[in-house]
Amino acid sequence: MKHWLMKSEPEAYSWQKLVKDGRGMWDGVRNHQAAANLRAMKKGDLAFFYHSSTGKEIVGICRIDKEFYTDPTDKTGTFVAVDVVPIKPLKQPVTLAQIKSDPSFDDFLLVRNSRLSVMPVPEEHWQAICRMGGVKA
DNA sequence: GCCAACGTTGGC
DNA sequence: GCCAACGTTGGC
Repeated sequence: MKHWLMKSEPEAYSWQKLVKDGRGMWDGVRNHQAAANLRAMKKGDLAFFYHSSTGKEIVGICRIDKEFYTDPTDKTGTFVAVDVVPIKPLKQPVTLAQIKSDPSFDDFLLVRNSRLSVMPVPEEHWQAICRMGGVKA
């Protein structure tokens, strides 16, 4: 099973909204690198839910519930969406500042490429962030 | 609110 | 095919 991180501005689509809805369509990705990651997701993979801009912290864990399909919001039919379901919040959100201050995350795409909205999370980083967030990996 | 990083577009 | 101009994202 692979691990991922997906960014959303809480004003646009928040963790709280996903929990309330019980399920969410991850659409609107318009970047090819991010889209390639969406295509690589398998049902059952887990992903961190990251609040960008006003949050700048990882707030929860969700599961990929439906593998990629054509993004209905993309008229050109180029980009794809996936469906996610919320699993659990982190007991303690893990902030970008925390991650940046730890040198073991220097190679993490969240730090390296701040503009990428969907990215893979290496196993060691997944474990470390779960530990920091107070949840079992 | 600013700006750096990055992607895309369009003129040549 | 290059590159300048422009738009967007997201951290600060």
